[in-house]
Amino acid sequence: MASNKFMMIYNDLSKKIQHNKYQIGSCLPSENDLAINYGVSRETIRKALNYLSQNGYIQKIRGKGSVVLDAGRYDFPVSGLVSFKEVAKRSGKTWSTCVHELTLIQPSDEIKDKLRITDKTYVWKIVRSRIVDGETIILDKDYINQDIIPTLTKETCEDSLYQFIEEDCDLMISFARKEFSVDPITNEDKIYMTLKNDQQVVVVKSQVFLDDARLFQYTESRHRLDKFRFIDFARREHQ
Amino acid sequence: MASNKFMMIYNDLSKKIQHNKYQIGSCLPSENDLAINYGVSRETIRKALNYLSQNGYIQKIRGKGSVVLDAGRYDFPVSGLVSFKEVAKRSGKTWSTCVHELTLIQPSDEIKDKLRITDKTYVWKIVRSRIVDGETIILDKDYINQDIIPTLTKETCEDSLYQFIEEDCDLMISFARKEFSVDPITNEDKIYMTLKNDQQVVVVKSQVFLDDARLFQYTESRHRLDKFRFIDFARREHQ
DNA sequence: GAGTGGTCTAGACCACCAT
DNA sequence: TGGTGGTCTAGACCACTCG
Repeated sequence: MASNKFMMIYNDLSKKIQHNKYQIGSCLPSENDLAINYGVSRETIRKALNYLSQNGYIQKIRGKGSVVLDAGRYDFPVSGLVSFKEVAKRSGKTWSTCVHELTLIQPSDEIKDKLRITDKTYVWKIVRSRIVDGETIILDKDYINQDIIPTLTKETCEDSLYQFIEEDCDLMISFARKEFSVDPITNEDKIYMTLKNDQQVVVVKSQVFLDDARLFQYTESRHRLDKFRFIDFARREHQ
Repeated sequence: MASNKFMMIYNDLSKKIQHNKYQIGSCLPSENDLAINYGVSRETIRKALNYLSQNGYIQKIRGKGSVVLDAGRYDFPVSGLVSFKEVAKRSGKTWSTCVHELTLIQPSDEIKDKLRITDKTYVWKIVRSRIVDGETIILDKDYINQDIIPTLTKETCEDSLYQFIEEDCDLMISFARKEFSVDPITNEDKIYMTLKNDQQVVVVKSQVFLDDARLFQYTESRHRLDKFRFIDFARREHQ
């Protein structure tokens, strides 16, 4: 799959950690040993280990070694940049997507601002609800730059937009800026979501970028309060 | 401050990006040019650039260059691992902390589990509310392993716990596992927080670790819905 | 074809931890 | 004192973009 040495080593070590081949709290073999075992230079091992460290698999301690953590196994990883389909498939629950709207619009000033377009670019507007175990707990409103994604179908929106973009359009989704807040419910929420007596929803606003730093998508993802969960691994910055 | 070359270069470049010395959307000088300008090897430049990339300052594009993003300037960075005092000082608002409880307890089974202690270790319990612009919008409940932090005073808890731990105890806070959810309010919330008609609060549960991978703190941070905000920069994992 | 970033190497020196 | 991770180097080759 991965053609890089350090990525293959990362994948190998992360799997071994997940499968408890290395005990939690114990140390990995030293960098020099790993370099010999994998037949690569120490710097290549270090790249793999740094990646493990960033993703919460290990903690490197100078003079001692790389301690295995148990933080690498998030059962519901909303952290990162993952499509609903990818999350849903892993969750083991029954889920589906209902497309309420798929139109090509002239965007409002707010959407223009969020998508950073000034001229007369058209924008795909998609409204979808996500049904998990019989309840509609998420309402997604997507706005997508039509210059970048020229065509879209209802079937694509029902399946996986990200899969379509990456596999069929041959584009690479790369990074996002996300903002979480809790906002009052709207009429749209009442219509499309299975709300209880809630007066608020968790709103995640994302600007999503491609490989080449082009902004192609702005999304408002509205989650029912009791179904929202987000797990994060954070490292402290010491300046 | 930083003694590493790559960290000094990272700090220099990030400041220049924040001060618009490099235009958003334009490219940084090439890695070879930067290596010559800073008088270091290219690999050292690449370490600094990778750090910039991780923190959302730039996007590297093969064959073209490193494009400057405008995602690096979060006005309210709850993302990461930052103490309340550090966030509050940057926000420019008036704020204070009120310590309601500081006791040494024998922990419940739940707290033992969260702090991963099995024997008869004592635990500091701290209950603090955070007042911002006259309203109590956050309630923090901290549990701290007394084996690691032997002494604590009310004054320390009112000022900055993290500053005390890092500067006076000479320990290094390193990483955390955080879990966000929205939970129903408790009696404690009603007593200590300035709630409106809210029936829920945002709860952030954190396990915080030191440099040497020791878990020293478990925290439940309860935020009023309308005052909670979290900004994240996420990169997509491609396997 | 010239320039860019991506990967990898072999070797060096350092700071830290254990014993 | 020997082993660990942390930093840095000089050089090599590759894949990609652009004119």
